[in-house]
Amino acid sequence: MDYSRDNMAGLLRSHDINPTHQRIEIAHALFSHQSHLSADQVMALVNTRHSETSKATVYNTLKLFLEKGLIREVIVNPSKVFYDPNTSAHHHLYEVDTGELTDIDASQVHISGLPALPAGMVTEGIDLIVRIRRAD
Amino acid sequence: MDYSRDNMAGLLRSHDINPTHQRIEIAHALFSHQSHLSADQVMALVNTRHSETSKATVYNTLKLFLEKGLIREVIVNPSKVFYDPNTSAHHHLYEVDTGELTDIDASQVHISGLPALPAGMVTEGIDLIVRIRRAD
DNA sequence: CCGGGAATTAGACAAAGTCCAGATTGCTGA
DNA sequence: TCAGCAATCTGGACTTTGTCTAATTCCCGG
Repeated sequence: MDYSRDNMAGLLRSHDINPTHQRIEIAHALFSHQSHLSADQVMALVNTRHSETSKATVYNTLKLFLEKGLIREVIVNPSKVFYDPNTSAHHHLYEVDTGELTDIDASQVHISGLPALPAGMVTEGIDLIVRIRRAD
Repeated sequence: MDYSRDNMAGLLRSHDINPTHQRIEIAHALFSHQSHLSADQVMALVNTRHSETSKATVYNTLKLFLEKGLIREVIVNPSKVFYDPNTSAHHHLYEVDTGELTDIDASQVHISGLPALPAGMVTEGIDLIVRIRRAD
């Protein structure tokens, strides 16, 4: 995959997002890294050379990407949300001690026996998190 | 089940927790309610009559209960942790719009095909969260 | 070049949770 | 009963993540 800044513009447009300079930088940080980043990590990456993007813009942009389905949110740790550029169906392995988060491909995993949803409700997503730690 | 304050003392002792007045009140709030409460909801319940228990104690006690396996933590919303007095295997249904959290009995649900854990790691728990919302 | 809507910004603010040093509690042994 | 002592509790300052707002800047069509 090519996650160059040039290609980010097209990716943003294809998700109905106006590609501005800051948005391209943020998308580039997320996609070229291909890992789970928190808002402050994104901010640090985007502002490594010189301060270019404000905190408000980082938060606004992540929220926008989320709404437009460009990225996913992973909630495993109450104190920090992670953003995941991988939007294909997958689950997560969470190392409790280190905070490390790894993807689990969903194609191998089967979940059966879930009860029917209450009337008028639709599923927005199923999050499966396997919490692991080093054996004592 | 009897979740009277008198019985809470025994429950605490059986989990190796010194039953103090504040701890009994907090346990009573959680267990008699039998629902998913956040720290500030617990604090409000415990201090309805008159202010009896400080914020620090509520947080310390919830953390203690968690370590001792008396309650579980449910992380669905980045801004607030819920505490669950039901520690038997079960999953959660989360209504995104209202924040309502419902239990799913785990005995009906089967999860298969999870990959082997990295060497030297053990599973601490598996959290399955089904996020739902009202159909548009 | 100009007007205007979209985007960005700094910084004040809010809320959840942590931390600490001092006060209280409630045993224990004499 | 009481002093001593460890465990517990407390208020309040503090930290961190994230939100809000009002003012500015950017960019595009005309």
